[in-house]
Amino acid sequence: MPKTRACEAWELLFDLLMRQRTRLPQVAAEFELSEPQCHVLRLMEPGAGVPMRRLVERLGCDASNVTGIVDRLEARLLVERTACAHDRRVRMVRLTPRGVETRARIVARMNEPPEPIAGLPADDLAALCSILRRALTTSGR
Amino acid sequence: MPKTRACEAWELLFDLLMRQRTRLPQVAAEFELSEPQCHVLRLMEPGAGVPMRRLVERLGCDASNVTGIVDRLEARLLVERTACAHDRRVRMVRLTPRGVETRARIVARMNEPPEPIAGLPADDLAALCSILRRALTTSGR
DNA sequence: TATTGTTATACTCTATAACTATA
DNA sequence: TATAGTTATAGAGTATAACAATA
Repeated sequence: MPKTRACEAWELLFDLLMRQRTRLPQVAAEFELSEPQCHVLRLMEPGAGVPMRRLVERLGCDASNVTGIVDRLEARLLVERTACAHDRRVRMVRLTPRGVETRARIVARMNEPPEPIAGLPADDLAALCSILRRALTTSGR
Repeated sequence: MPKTRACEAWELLFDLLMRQRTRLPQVAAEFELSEPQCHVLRLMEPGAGVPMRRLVERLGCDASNVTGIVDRLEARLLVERTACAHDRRVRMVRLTPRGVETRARIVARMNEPPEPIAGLPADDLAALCSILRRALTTSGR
């Protein structure tokens, strides 16, 4: 029965997920940022500004929240709002030099594999990668 | 290099994790509960009461928060506070009949494997289970 | 003295609704 | 009229600090 096996796999993954669920807030705290603030920084590419609207979509929350989150990032001099040439309604958000540097450190910190993964033997890691790649590509979302 | 492989695996897992990160709040919302409220219900075994202190440890947040979370669950008649026979300082939290029923529905809902996992072939699932089991047992936490 | 749990306070995230300014 | 973003408001989570009751 593939159903049972899938449940079992999901249970294990869920366990792993729950053990790592404190990781994001933890990393954010190291930089004295909230989780959403951290997330916004990660979503922004250095150099290119993005309209508020895009951040709203990526964060999946109401637009009014993003105003506040960006306000606080701006107060910390990590991002700045600029005008958009084509449409005067939209405001572009861009990383400051300081924001670029902070973002790089955050991304590096997040990319460190946690202990349960780092401790696996090489052949397990190879198999895990190929399975996960299949899982992520074969499904619609 | 096992380091590189581990990073790659973590990157894929992180991707899967981020795609599922809306799942918990979503399920919670179906029951008109917040995420921590949902989490508390899942942590409680039907029948046996647990001291507030244990919930604090499991949630990993400050004790003062748990007071509020349990307050709101109690207002919804999902849990109730009772006295502890041995130590009059501690308050036990116990699921009400209604809480037991709600918790069962939440757990069932959470256990449904998400699409990327459900869609994997049987041999991938078997391999995934054994690798994850190794990952979760060999590491300290 | 130490521990359990609560209250008070302050900050952030969250959605809803009403608003401004553009298009 | 519709869209981008803001403000106002209210509810929930978070930590810190101070406190009562009990051990």
